Amino acid sequence: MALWIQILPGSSEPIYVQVAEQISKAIARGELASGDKLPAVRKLAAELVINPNTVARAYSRLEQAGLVTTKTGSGTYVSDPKLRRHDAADINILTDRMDTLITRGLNLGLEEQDIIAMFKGRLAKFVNKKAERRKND
Amino acid sequence: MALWIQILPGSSEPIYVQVAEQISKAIARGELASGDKLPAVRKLAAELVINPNTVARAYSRLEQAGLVTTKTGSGTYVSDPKLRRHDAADINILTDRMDTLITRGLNLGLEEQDIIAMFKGRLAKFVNKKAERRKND
DNA sequence: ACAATTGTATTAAGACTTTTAATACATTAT
DNA sequence: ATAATGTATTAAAAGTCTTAATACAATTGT
Repeated sequence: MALWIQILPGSSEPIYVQVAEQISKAIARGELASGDKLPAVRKLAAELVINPNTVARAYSRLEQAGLVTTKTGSGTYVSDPKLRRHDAADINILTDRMDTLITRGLNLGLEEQDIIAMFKGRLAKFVNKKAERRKND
Repeated sequence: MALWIQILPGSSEPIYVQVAEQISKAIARGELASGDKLPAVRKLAAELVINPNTVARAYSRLEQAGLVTTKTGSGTYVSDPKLRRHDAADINILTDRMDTLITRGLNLGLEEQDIIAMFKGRLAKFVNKKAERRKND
């Protein structure tokens, strides 16, 4: 299992956000499962040729989101999905982001059905990857 | 028709993004239709108690997205939806954002059906508002 | 016990972005 | 003409992002 994380130099997204986001996606796709260990802060920093502080910030962000738990001296591990909680605030943020996304789609001239079809298509890829992974375990 | 735009002081989003985003949503919902005139740069700046440059930057962003056209000396107007084009790059950005959104939802512990239902619900509100507006015209 | 590895914290500096401010200019409307 | 429009420029203040160089605390492996 090599390293999938790739930082885009031209992106307006801060590096620590890019790293956290890509790890989040790996978790959502099931490529990283509960208990899996993330690369050590210094090791990942060396591979990506960025500062260890930047990786630490990404990990801190993941921990705040409840996706990983860290044990100083041991490492950073993907947390148990069953323990992940969401409250009303989380849902509000999610629906706000949905509205932003829908705004973009409609203003690009896309039709309601097209947008839904696209969304379902993307979502299916996540779930399929998870199913494949369960099969191979 | 008073002013709907509200800037959140605590937000990490730049003010010019907040302004552009809210106008985009108004257009997507049909609250602003083709030909409608946006508030003058200086006027909106005065109402929001921000710098005119910041509003100008928001308008510039909307023009770059093809949502408005500006005529110096006259004003800024919502452009014709039929003229709005999208290319492959636009779709790529949209699907990337969808993936980010889906990642959030799944990692909050939401089920596939819940996420789709939420998304459809939000989208329906946009389309319904447009339908209502057509009725009242 | 010891050494290596882990995450964390601090301080500093440079680069970049955001916002305000103060003008000035060009075009359009009245 | 006069007023109102969008645009452009220059400057400064405040904040964010990233790197750098350390140092500390806790765990792991021997």
